[in-house]
Amino acid sequence: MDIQEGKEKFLQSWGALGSSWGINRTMAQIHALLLVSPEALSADDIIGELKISRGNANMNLRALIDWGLVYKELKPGERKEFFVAEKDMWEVIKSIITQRKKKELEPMIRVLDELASVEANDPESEEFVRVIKDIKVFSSKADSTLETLTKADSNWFIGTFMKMIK
Amino acid sequence: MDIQEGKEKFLQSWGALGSSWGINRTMAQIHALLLVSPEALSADDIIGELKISRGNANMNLRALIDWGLVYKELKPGERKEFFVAEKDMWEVIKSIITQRKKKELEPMIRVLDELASVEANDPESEEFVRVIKDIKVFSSKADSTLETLTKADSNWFIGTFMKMIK
DNA sequence: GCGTACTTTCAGTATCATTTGAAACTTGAT
DNA sequence: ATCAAGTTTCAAATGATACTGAAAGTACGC
Repeated sequence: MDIQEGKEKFLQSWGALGSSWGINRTMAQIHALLLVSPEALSADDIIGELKISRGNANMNLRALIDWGLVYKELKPGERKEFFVAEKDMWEVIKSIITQRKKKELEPMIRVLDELASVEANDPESEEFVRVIKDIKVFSSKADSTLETLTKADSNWFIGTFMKMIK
Repeated sequence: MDIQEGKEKFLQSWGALGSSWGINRTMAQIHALLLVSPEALSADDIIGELKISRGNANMNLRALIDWGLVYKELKPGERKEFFVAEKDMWEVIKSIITQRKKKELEPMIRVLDELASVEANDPESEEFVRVIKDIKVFSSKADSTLETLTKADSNWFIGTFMKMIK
């Protein structure tokens, strides 16, 4: 397979995967493009390769920077801004986990805490409280596990999981 | 807080969480409704509570059954079908992991395998191959970890993670 | 084998998310 | 202080996804 075809397939697939990960298609594709590029790219390079509008490129680049997946790079003597992707996969995964935890898990836990205060005085509310508590146990465990993960370094992670899966 | 208000908040939040988990709003809300209900519910009960159309209810119920999150229950003497949710949270999580792994991770790994065959003969393609291999290492590890998880029982899971997070 | 109570399907419609593109803004060199 | 290269914003257009409702399909009891 040649590099051109490979690159296209990769942009395509990474884009698709992104959509199911809270990262929209374009955002994921920009990230993919920067990931496989040995050089920093300018906004224009990205617009050209992905055939997207300037506004779209700009918004998604900013979002990627927010997420910590892309960095701005200023080349001396150049007025243009250039962009590079975070290439350490472990860092990429940590950033994504951090973002999603904040946007999804934490609000859920807050709601569950509130809901635990429903008084249980008939079959319906007893069931309700039981289910809520159950979910809360899991969510909290997930939360602390992820918290630990995102603070850990890659070797620790790999080591632990290797043991886990024997 | 009273049960009515609690229930509404829960349906609302579980629905929102679902959307970021590959489960659409309505599907997640039906699941939430069944989760907190001590009795099996009929399609009509669900339609009434969530104010959704018959078609919508039917399609999402079928999807939930596909995912293994809801079961049909036939009451003797009743013509109607009733539905109950899987209430064991660990089973719920396993079902979701299984589905998402199949829909997202596995196709990605197949693509990465193909892409590994790009020949590396210039800086661009060298970088490409390096990145692809890197992602593949992570994906495969994630895949086998999830595989192990979904085959494990809840105690094992909790034990391992408790150790992990010390 | 008919009627009825229920379930399923699907084309059209509504809703929501993403993208565009042009105008406004910023910045740094002269 | 002005100009031009570059960046950012945002209202409107487009595209994707989910929902409705009515019609078609099923199956159970008589």
